Amino acid sequence: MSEPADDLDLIGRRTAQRTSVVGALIDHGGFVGARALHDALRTQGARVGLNTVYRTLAALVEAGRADVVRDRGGERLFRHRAFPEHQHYLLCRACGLSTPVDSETVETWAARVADISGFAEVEHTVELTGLCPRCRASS
Amino acid sequence: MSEPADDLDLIGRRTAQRTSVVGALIDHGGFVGARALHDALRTQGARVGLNTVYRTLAALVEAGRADVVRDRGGERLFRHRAFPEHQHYLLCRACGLSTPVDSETVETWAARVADISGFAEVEHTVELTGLCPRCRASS
DNA sequence: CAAGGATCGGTAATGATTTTCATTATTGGC
DNA sequence: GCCAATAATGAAAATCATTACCGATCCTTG
Repeated sequence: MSEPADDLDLIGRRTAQRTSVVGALIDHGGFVGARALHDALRTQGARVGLNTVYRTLAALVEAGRADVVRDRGGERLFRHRAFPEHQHYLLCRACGLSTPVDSETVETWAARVADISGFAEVEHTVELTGLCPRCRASS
Repeated sequence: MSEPADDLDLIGRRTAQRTSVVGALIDHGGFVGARALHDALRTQGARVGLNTVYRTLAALVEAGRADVVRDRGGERLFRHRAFPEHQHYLLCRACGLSTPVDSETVETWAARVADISGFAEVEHTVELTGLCPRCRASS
């Protein structure tokens, strides 16, 4: 498991605000929106501006320490990435629960498509959403 | 090949505005944003409001006659879907050129992940982007 | 301790999308 | 063809997430 310190070293100066943002992201465990994370930080007493939350999350993504998805409303949701590998998730639309899924098949497929397409710098986004067992039961 | 008429019948009343929006989407051939489509319509003399463009595109997506992706800025891009099958595309980040790709592998993978996950109503989004041969050459 | 640069945060700006609501157009029944 | 019921339209205003500004603040290094 990685420590917040590892992430902080990657994104510039170590400040109280960034420390709490990274900590909150790790504590949350799953995908969260910037706004929600900011609310959580404020609730627990941290004095951090929304702007700083956005900047810190963007820096983490840039450094490869966080994954991003878009929810249906277009909002970006962030999740701390403990391991350096590119990873895909299955995300519950109701409660936000996320679980990593086996990604090898898609990775291979994407690489092959890139190869035969003639396109350069091919990137891919894969998002799986559904209703987790608990949410399915309670609906 | 499908006719605009087929699409119009799926989304409610047949109006001059919807006809021109669907026509413009088909003519465009690839992925377009609502704003760009609206501009194109205005340029060619059609009197259509921007929100009618949005509503028509949303209705097409709802009816399964259009695909949607998000570009890097979060804007939604729409493409007319001539055939009823779910389809994935490889999209050029520079010029917007889009080409359908073989999707069977991902479809199968997504179905299997859904099966073993315990999640219900699993949906997936797969987006491939890159630089097409022409744009790669001119950069 | 001072200077320089990174960082912060409140606020205003941006940009896409949606809502509101009064007006207009389409459709099914006569 | 005519008419009322109702869906559709559009201009402007409202949302919502995200970003840009910019003056104040905090580290860090010398």
